Amino acid sequence: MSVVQAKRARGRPKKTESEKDEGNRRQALIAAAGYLFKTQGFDATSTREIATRVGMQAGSPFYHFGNKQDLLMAVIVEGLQQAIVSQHVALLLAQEDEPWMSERQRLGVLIRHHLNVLLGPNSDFIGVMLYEARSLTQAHRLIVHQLSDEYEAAWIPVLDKLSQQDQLAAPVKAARLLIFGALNWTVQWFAMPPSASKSKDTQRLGLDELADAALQLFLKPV
Amino acid sequence: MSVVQAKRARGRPKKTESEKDEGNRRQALIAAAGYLFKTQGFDATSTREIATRVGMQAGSPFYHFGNKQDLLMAVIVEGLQQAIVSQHVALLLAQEDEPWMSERQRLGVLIRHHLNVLLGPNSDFIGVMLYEARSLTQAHRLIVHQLSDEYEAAWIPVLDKLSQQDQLAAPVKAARLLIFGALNWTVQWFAMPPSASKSKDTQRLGLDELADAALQLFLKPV
DNA sequence: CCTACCGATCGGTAGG
DNA sequence: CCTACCGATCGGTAGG
Repeated sequence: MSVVQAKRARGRPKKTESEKDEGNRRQALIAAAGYLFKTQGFDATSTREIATRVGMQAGSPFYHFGNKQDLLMAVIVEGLQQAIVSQHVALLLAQEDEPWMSERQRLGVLIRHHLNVLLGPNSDFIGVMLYEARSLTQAHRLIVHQLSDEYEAAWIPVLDKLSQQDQLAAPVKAARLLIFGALNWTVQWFAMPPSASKSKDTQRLGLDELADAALQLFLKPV
Repeated sequence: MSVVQAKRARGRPKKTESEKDEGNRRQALIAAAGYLFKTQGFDATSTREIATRVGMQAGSPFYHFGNKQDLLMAVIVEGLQQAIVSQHVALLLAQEDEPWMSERQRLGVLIRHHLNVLLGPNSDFIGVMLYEARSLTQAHRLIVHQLSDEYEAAWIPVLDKLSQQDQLAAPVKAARLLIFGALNWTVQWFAMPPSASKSKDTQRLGLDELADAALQLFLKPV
């Protein structure tokens, strides 16, 4: 068995195979599933299609995942964990540049980062979580909910302080839900530039402008 | 055949049957499909389930609709047409109460009405259009897009004037998309009260408050 | 609109 | 991870 694997993985540095490889294949399945679930939806994507996309046979994904829903869960958890980590990093980096940040600036960072999570590279996983979480079992949905809360936790104190400073023109909770909605919905209309040639520039610009517009729209003028 | 139908439809006033009945059955299918597509998604709902819900046999929906996607299309078009009409009515009624409305008030009416379309009674159809339009053919999607434009058309002049009056703190186009997003996303979190007993009051209140919060959040303070 | 039916596809499994 | 396979379900149709 391990001979067969070594044959296929030509030229790869020989490590303690069975482990590293399994991780790679698993990750490949998650990536392929993420892309297909995002583009076609969970129900409209067959496990065969996912398998083909990573060069496997029809039944092989079930060696890595118990069933199709576990694969969906893996995609969503992967996306949420990435988002939580990168959100922390974004806040820390901004803090370095601007040691005494205003709450307004902090919200700006959160919004800009969130748009990147939703629309930037590697945004398939979160897209799946936003629009396909319905297909999860209730137990899985609960876990997803907890991770989402963890992500949103960074926003609460910022919005609370902005509200205390009278920069928010609506009740905090409603404001938070409406703001998240406005941002999450961008997935529906903010088309990414099709090719990857000069896309890096136009993309960045678009996201920056959009983040500014959102910040200005939601907060009272300074 | 018509004897059998007359048997089932006990007590219905005898009209030129075949026509009125066909319309009824067709509408029943659209209503059932709307509910199931909204609750379970398009792909997760079988035509058999829809048929059972209106007391038909497995193959019978295809007497009224060529295929499953045509049924989806009918649901969405139904929802959009209702929304367009009721939006006109809402604006006219508000105009009667308040002959010289401000643009701010007009936006308030649009927001309040839109929330009712999204969350009020009979909101299944629009929910389906918001989250299942992806499953349409491209030709159908084009028509849906035109109808959506027709619905949004009422918003454009209002937002334009608010922008001219400097009541909007962001570029008009971005503002419009963000506002629609914030409202459309409410479908994801605004849970309707479960029972229908005293729900009418709490529901109205909730929607009114939410509409106010949205209006205040998006516009500069007066 | 029902009866009876079909081909295709799908998630998942046994056994290596 | 492949081969070979299965039961179930599904959209859709013919024929009345």
